[in-house]
Amino acid sequence: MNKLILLIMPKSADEKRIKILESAKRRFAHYGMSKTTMAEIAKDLSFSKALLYYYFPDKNSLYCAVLDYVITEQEEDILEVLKPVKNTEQAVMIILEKRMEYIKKYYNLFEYTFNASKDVPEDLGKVIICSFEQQHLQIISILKNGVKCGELIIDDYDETARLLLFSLMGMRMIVIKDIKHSFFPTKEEFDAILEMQKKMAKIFIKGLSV
Amino acid sequence: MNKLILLIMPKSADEKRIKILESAKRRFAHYGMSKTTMAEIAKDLSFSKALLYYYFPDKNSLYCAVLDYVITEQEEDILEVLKPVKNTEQAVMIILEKRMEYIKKYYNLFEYTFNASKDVPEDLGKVIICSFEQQHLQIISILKNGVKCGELIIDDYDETARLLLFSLMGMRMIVIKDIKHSFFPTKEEFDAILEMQKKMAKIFIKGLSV
DNA sequence: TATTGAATATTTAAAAGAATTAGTCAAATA
DNA sequence: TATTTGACTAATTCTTTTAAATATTCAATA
Repeated sequence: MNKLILLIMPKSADEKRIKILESAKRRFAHYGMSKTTMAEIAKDLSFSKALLYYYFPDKNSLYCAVLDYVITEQEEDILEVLKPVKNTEQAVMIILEKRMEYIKKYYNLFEYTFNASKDVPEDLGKVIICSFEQQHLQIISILKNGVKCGELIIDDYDETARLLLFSLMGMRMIVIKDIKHSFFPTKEEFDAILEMQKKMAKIFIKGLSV
Repeated sequence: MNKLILLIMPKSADEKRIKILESAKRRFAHYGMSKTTMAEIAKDLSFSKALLYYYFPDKNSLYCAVLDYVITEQEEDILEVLKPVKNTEQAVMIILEKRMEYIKKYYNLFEYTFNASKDVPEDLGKVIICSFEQQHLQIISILKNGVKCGELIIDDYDETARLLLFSLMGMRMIVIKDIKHSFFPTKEEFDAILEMQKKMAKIFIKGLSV
């Protein structure tokens, strides 16, 4: 009886919202924000365009929701894979690898955020800052653990974590810029960046060691 | 007698070339590459526009020459002020301060290079790479000195220096991007970047210490 | 060889129009 | 009432055109 009802019942609103997110994610990840139209997303699902606007106020909100969705996925993934790790260096290495993995996987999705230097919409800014804060807290937590284990010695967690984050993120940017010609590094370029990040992080961590 | 000859004699070709460089430098530093016209530079000197083309094949070459001119000035400045310093950390601090000083002073001049992500002309690329190489060698030399003094322990100078350079340059970029809205950080923003660079460099150097 | 005025070639800027796409809404459905 | 849609409007992007600004060339000259 329950089964029958389930089959007859229309999908719940939440379910549809997620369907839209997934569909948009696929498009954004494949073609990027600006090369994806609302009409296409709707067509993929055999929804009407207007329905998208019933669930999301505008395209930008949808993009932000997708971004948030993917970032959450990534953070959960990292949290999971980080569980058994206690060593500071190893933890940072794993984070670097995971983040690079996601950047590769969702490059066209991230690209829009990445290159939106001017006039970042209010809510996109929030997602970015929130994500940054999350990464920041993550590093802080790792550093604290390192201190607790007697591995590291740190006076200002907040600042130290930010320094490491900026160095690593900046390194990605400078190398991407250095490689120049389009902001689409190839797989090999990403790997080179990752290698540098790892080495740099190792030295940084050693610089914090007792 | 010599004096008289000097007064009567026309300025040497080289002298005029430098006059053009100086004049272009002033304009580029003040208004940037694209907001400076060849006509303006010529007018400043009461030269004809065509004469500029006698000394420089085109505007881009002139820009590159000016950039090279300023970078050389900066390198000599750094070399001079670095003479009495032996301590690794102090040396890096001084370099950071000097470089930031020049970036501030010639911001509009550098800005064009900075933002020329696509289609960097052949010769501009050469100047950039050359400057990077110089900075790289500079860091290597400092690191070598640190090892010689028994301060540091390093296995791959080339790579280690590059890591430090990328981290520092990247940090500048990421913070500039973070601050966002126009690529013209204010004086305070530059100072904040410099502070981060210094702290980051200190940790990095400690990470290389014996 | 060094220098110029005048002519030409390129690049940028602005305007106008067409085409695409974002976003709205009253009506329909369930 | 909560969803859903087709048809409509508004905003944005893309092209094309034209004009203006600017870079670049060159024959002539000192």
